[in-house]
Amino acid sequence: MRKGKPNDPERRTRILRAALEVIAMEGVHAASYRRIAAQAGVPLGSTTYYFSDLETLIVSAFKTLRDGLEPRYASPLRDARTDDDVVDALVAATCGSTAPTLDDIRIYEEMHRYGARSPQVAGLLRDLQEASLVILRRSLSDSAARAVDALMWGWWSYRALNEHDRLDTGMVHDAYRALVTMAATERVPQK
Amino acid sequence: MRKGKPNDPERRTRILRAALEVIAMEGVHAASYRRIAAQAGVPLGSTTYYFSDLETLIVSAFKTLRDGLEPRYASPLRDARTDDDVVDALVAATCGSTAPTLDDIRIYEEMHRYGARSPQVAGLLRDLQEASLVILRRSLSDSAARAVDALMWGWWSYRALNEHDRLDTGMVHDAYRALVTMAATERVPQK
DNA sequence: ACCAAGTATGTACCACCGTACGCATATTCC
DNA sequence: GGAATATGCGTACGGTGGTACATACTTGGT
Repeated sequence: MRKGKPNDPERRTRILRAALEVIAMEGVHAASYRRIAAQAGVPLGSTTYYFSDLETLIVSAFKTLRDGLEPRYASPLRDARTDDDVVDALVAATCGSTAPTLDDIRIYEEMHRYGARSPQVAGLLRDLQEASLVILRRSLSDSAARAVDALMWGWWSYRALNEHDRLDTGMVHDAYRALVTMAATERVPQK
Repeated sequence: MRKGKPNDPERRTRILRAALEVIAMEGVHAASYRRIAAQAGVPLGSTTYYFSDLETLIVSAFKTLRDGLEPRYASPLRDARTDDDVVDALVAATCGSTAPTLDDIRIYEEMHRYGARSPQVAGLLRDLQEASLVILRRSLSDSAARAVDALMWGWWSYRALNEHDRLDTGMVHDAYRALVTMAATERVPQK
């Protein structure tokens, strides 16, 4: 009873990618079946076929974002060995080479906002945050990890608001350094 | 030529308040003329009369939020005399007595998102941020002020995502303390 | 060749949206 | 009391939204 293979196996993922593009460019409020279909270059019926309602489409799109985003800025942090490494990795993740693009930040913000009304997306966000905290706690106390996480998000938000201003690297560095040092002093001195 | 006094002088502000309520509860995407009118208990025509298009209604609503929000958490900071006072005021503004409600944070987040596509609202947000920085710079270096601002926003955002978890006051205190201390050490020692 | 079932699409609802506009009402000036 | 003007309201129009669904197409088994 194996009948009917997909004619276009890529279609589903293409639709999801298109959804993220629309969300990044015009926000979730613009992410309609029709708009996404146009973006993906597929007919309307195709989107409703793969995703029976719009909520599941959008949630699925956010999931793919999470899966793609996580490893990118996680691994430099995982590899950090000294406090200096940690600070450098954090700076890079905030405004350096491993930092998210403005588009990514925008999608992330839309996700936050959507999460305020969608328990599913709220769960996704908490997963993402928890994953980040797990990594940070390898090098920092729980308190410091939480503070660092909040600060990074604050700066990403700043970048989204002031598109053209580049964050001053020294400033970012000093702030993370202060939080990491705090974590070090409250840390039980190892033998 | 002063003819026709408003029959209901409160109406305009009532509509603005209703708009903020809708935005807080259901998001800007739900803030339609009709929905706002229903919330305010006035007919549709009444909203279109006072605000010729929806954009100006929403921007006006955000403006009233700004005007109401600013003094609340600004004055404790202005009165802070020592670094300890500053830290205490920041903690209070983050999760204490002067902190915004969850509804306020939600509206603020919606504002951020809306600002991504509305230059007017983006301007409002920058004003708000600049006002905050001006106050913070009375006690802190520019770098520290920016870091503190970002961190506070990060924690507000955290509160919005994890509604029931209360932020640990000690943790928040320590983080601000670390940033303020950093500012103190980089500060030119006064005679 | 034929059938069954999964895949893919076009069309058609119905609800809601912003906005336009004509009409009713209240207020002030003369 | 009227005229003028600001206030307040209801309806209607064009457009777009999610979703339902009947229809076609493609494929694999027989």
